[in-house]
Amino acid sequence: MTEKGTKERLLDAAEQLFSDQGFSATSVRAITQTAEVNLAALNYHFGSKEALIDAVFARRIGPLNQERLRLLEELEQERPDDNPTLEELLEAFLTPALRLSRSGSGGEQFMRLMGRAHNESRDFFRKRLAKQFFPVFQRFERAFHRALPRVDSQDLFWGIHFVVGAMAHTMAHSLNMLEDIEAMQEEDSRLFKRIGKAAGSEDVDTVLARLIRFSAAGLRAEAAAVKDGGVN
Amino acid sequence: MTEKGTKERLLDAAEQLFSDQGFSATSVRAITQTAEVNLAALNYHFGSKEALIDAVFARRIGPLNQERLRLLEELEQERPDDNPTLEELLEAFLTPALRLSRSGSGGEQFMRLMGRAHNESRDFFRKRLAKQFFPVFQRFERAFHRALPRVDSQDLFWGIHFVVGAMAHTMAHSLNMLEDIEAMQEEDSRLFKRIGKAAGSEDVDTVLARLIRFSAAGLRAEAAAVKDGGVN
DNA sequence: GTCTATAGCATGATAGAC
DNA sequence: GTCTATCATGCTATAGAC
Repeated sequence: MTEKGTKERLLDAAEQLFSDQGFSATSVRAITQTAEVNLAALNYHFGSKEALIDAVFARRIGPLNQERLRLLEELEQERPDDNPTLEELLEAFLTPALRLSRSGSGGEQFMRLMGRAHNESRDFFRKRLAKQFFPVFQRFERAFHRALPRVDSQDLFWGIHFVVGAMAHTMAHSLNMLEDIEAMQEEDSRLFKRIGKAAGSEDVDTVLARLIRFSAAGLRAEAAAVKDGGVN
Repeated sequence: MTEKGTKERLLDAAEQLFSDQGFSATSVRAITQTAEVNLAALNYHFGSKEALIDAVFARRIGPLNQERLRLLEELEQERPDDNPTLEELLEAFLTPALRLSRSGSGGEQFMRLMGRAHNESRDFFRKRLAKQFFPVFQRFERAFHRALPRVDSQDLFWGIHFVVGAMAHTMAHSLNMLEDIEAMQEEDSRLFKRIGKAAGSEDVDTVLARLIRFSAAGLRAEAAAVKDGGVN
């Protein structure tokens, strides 16, 4: 591999700046300067800032979806006779997202960007992302249903919603958690800082194990509530 | 109550636009036009756009913190002899946030804004918000510790992290969930649309009950994992 | 306190030479 | 494909009349 091409340099720079500052706060000038390419190159290669935003997501979401589906299919083919466990399904769903931080250059940036994007309110982004994730989401939803056969569809819907929230929050913050804690200065929070520092230093797989355990218990509780007489 | 003053009109307009478009995408012109006040009024009353952003948060976060602490102290004073249950603590923590949607005009907007703010990556906002929430967070952390006496501090830290993520995601999306589902057009997702519609139509208290149940189970699972030999 | 007008600058996009 | 130069517009903030 020689040097990166202009297009890739632009995508990398945009990814980094978007995850630090957001989309509208990031100017095309800042992107081209960071990428060390000419201002006009952005419009030449992508047509517009908006199209560049799309390209930034497209580059990563495709592989993410594929990896999630690959892990799911692997589970289903390994033991065709019985269903994957809840924990196995959560692992297939959550691992590719949290491991984005390891997916080579810029992966960490994109993980943060992705975490924020999940909580994006603007119609424009929300609808675009929903469209990208929907098929995979639906596929997993059916698998979860088989792993929790007595769960009510509505309960499962909300349960997955909570899982995605916990995942997105973790993706958005797991990297800057440490620096935030370091920056604290309150006198009476030395214990808290010590705990937070230890928690923020855990590696991806440890946090992943925590998130899987937390989510599985939460989903089972939602599922169990039905049998006890429903949610109301 | 006669008509709202200029300052309040500006705060309301800013809250609405920020929650729809984000901070940098919202211009002071758009704010003053929506508020139907003069362009210069914003700088006269708040000094700058940035100071207005602070004011938007300050107006709501104070009461939110107070309400959380009030509910917590109520629990502790009602039965001074034994600790509140995990569910009671979660209720005290989560209710004021999710009920923002009912806190009069603009409350729904602010709830969305708040949900997004929790996942904000920009240093500027992240540090400001962390500072605002930290004392209350720490107070609840100690209370959770008493409700889960054998839990490891680090486990609890991550557990609360996941709870906050699920909460923020719910705050950011509970309002536009229905409209998103309506907008779907895939042919083969009629069942999904039906489920999503039913889930999205649930009222705040039903969702709150779900979130409390989910979170309590998740936290207990994190706590139990220690007794079984730790997380690694 | 409220308004108009505008300064001073950054923005996204493009035309046209090379 | 890459560059410079520039357009048209939008931005935050402020000066100064009322």
